[in-house]
Amino acid sequence: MNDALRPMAARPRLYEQVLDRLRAYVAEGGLRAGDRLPTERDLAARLGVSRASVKQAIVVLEVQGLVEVRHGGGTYLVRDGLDVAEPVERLVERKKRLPDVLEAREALETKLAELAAERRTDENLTALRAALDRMAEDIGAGGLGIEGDRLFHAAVTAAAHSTLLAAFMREIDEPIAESRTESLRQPRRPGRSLAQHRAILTAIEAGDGRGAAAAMRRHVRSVAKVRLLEWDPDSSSTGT
Amino acid sequence: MNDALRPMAARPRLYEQVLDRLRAYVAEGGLRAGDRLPTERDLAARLGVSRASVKQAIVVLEVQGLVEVRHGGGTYLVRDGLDVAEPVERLVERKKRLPDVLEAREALETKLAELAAERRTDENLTALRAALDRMAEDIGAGGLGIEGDRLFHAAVTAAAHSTLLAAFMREIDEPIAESRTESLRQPRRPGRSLAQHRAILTAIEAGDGRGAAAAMRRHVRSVAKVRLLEWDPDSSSTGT
DNA sequence: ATTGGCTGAGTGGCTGAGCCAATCTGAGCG
DNA sequence: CGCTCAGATTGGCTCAGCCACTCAGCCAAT
Repeated sequence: MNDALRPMAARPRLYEQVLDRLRAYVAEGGLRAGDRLPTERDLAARLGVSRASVKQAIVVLEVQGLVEVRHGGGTYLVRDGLDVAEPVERLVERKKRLPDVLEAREALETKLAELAAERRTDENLTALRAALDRMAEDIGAGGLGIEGDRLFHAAVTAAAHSTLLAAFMREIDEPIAESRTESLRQPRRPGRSLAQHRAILTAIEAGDGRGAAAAMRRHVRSVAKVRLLEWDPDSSSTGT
Repeated sequence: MNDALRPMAARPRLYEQVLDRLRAYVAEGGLRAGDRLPTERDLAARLGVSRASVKQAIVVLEVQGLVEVRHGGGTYLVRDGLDVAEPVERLVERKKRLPDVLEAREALETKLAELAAERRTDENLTALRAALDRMAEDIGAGGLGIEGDRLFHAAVTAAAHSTLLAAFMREIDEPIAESRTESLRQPRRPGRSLAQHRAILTAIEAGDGRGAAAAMRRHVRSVAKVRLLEWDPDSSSTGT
């Protein structure tokens, strides 16, 4: 899909421009925690925009915890700058260049599988089996088993009962979903993937943490391999 | 500075109330990704506030990526709800109850060590050795080697050259630092920790990914064990 | 039947003036 | 010197209005 003709960058938003100016102003002026920003009226006048727009920008800084607004007292910096710690999300965006994501996935899911083997409840096992059944059924009908695959990994994550690891997984959820689709499109891949899932489930059922971890590692690595063979650094993904 | 009684709900902020109402509205109405919110004028009228306040709330939702505003077209949900995915940060806060953090640490650092063995540059090796020297020196002088320990793990993370995994590590940095201090206070612990670090470094120097991963896993697990023995679920940590 | 341009209603973007409420400042008083 | 209190400052919020963009529907040209 030749997407040569751009998504047409959308950012007229005035408050975003105000935000940029404010960040620049604070950076250049070397303002530090506790320093006071100019008043809203002053900013509005100097930037040549309405106070409402300045206010919108300040509200953004406020919810990001970068600034403290005191009614009648002024607006003060909470930290030294106005830059937000680069959100993992954006990193994920840039690093959709999959290799990084797959490394992270291996690190997280290997441990998740181990924990799942040690902590799974009966409901967890039911969910895992249901996911596999669904995948098998779909593949039997000529499908790729994508939804079952997704459900299985989600069930493993749930069975590990680790909110922190689960939170990390959520952060790379989207790129993983994409890689899943491409991977399962490979010839004979759905069947092999199903077999690997069965191995993981068997280890989890047996309460074999090491085995589950090893099985999951093999699975994730084979996905990565398949995916990387197809990887063309020039073509970005097609969809939304 | 006795600020014991200070919190006193500081939230007159109108736009925050609007935010709450919007979230409630979306939750109750079961609105889903792609659904459209009422118009700004409509919301302002129904909530009995000005359009400017509604706008401020919508700007917040926009920067949080929960909503897409189309000029002239309306405001649409990006996800199913309006609730911010619980920020990892807050999770870390609550989960300073360490076990979860240590699980995550094992998952991440094991992989980081493996990658470090495969990708380390000469500078990375220099940094790793310097960290170890510092730790040895400090311990030799009767210290705990805390700073050297920190530097070593930071150097491993750097040597892995994975921005995503590094970002995850940053998110659990603080609780790890705390656990490090407590761990190294155990009798004979600094010396053993140093030996474990040496084993990790040796594997990384040799380019032995599996070995480095294994050595790191042993190290992290021994830290976890030591830490958990000390764990008293009733006493929260002292500090900030 | 399809395509492309046009129009009008609806909706978000932004402004400017203005009032209210919290805070700060300083002059004046005890 | 310290306290008080009124006026100045500054943020909170509203109102009314105009502009820009979108979308649906209509119509002419193809």
